[in-house]
Parts: sequence; structure tokens; C-alpha cells
Amino acid sequence: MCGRYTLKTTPAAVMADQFHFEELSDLTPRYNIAPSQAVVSVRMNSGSTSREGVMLKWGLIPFWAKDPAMGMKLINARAETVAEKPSFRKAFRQRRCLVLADGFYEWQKEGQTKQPYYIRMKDERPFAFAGLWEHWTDAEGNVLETCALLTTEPNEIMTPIHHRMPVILNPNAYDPWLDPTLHDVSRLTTLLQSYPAEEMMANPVSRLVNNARFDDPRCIEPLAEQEA
DNA sequence: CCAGACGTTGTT
DNA sequence: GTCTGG
DNA sequence: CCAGACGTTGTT
DNA sequence: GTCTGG
Repeated sequence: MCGRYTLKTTPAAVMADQFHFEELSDLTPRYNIAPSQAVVSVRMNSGSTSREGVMLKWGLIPFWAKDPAMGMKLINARAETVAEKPSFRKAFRQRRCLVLADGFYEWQKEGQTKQPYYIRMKDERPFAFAGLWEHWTDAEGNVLETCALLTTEPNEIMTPIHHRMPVILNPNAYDPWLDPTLHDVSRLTTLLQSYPAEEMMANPVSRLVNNARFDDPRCIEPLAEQEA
């Protein structure tokens, strides 16, 4: 699954260039992005063909939910079942998005303890998780825009670490994934592959990352295997 | 008909 | 909102 | 995802 | 054990 990630060396202009959305102003480097926080995403402008950058709260609240606490559970959606699940299917059909990142963490179980790993591209390029977004209105009429990240089978680099991994979209999948007129489930599902392991690298990191309040470059410092 | 769930990961 | 279970 | 709280009465 | 907060 994916429950923490980074978005660090990403000046707004570079992100706008790579992902083609109107520039967001306040991009500060992040080393420990956690559920419930505002995350940088890209979606289609409603009623137009252009992309827009938007901050979404991580943890999807279905539009029909009575209690927004539901969002604390729905941080991930399984790619294999997302088209049918009541909590996700409408968003899967109508509200797909990119969530921008340049690395993510997974915890490997070692007996009673867990070792965090940091996973990123070998060339350090930012990438896009496949996401869904939703809007929810409370009793006072305040609107919350929330999102969830899709997960899939692990690739060769992830298999020793964890049995799920986030869906990282191939750049040529951005357009169809974001296209609100595309509703063909099999075409959409085809986009949700495990990203090629050859382009990725993983290394153990300090347990400092465990604490979501610790948002610091030390989260991603490689740890030698023997001291892991 | 109404009531209650609606999710993932991981654990057993 | 929509489906399942009673 | 992990960390940390999980309670009341009464005081400041 | 389970829920909330980050």
C-alpha cells in the first residue's frame, strides 16, 4: 500500500512543465507526507480540456458519507476492485487525478518490528500516482475535496518489501487517466500497471520517518543494510 | 419494507 | 447513493 | 502509514 | 483493541 511519500526537489515551474497544469504557488519541499494532509494533485478543469493543479486532502470521503471520519480509512483503493466498490466507483468513473510525488515509503515486516524503505526513480524524476478525488459537503455547506491513491501488485523491487505498491502512471497514461469522457473500465484498468522495477531503486531508511511530524531530509537518508 | 454497510492492510 | 441482509 | 490516546472533576 | 491525528 502507500501511506507516506515525498515531494521535495520540485520547483513549481518544473512541475507545471512536466505535468502541464497551471502553476501552484506554495510548493515547499516535503519529506514525510501523511494521510489527512493536503497533497499536490492535477485534474482536468471542469468543462474544459486544460489541467489544473489543486490541493486535495488525502483520505477520500464518499459524497454520500454522513461522517467525514470515513476519509481516514480510505487512503488507498485497490486497482483490481476500484470500478465496483461503492465508495470509489463514481469517482473512478468521473473524478480521476494525478498525485505528484518523487518517492514513497513502505514498511517491511521483520518479525515483531518494521523497517521503513524509501523507494524512488533512479533518475530522481518526479512522477504521478494514480488517484481519485471526491467532494463532500458538510451540514453547513462547506465543501471538502479529498483523494485516495490506487494500489496494485508489487513489481520485482517491491516484492521483498511489501505485497502491494502504489500505481505510478506511465507519462503516456496521464491523458487517458485524466480524460473525464473515458469510461471504458478495461481501458482504464490497463493503465494501472505496476511501474517497471528497472527504473526504480529502494533502500532502507531511519525509523525517524515513522513519526509523521518528522518532516525532514533525514527521512530519506540511505541506511546501510546491516544497521537497518 | 427498513437497517446498515460502504475500505485497505495485515493478522489469525 | 446503492446494495445486501433480515 | 505510524504514534498516541483512550477519562472525569475541577482548576487556571 | 480501536480510533484519531499527523
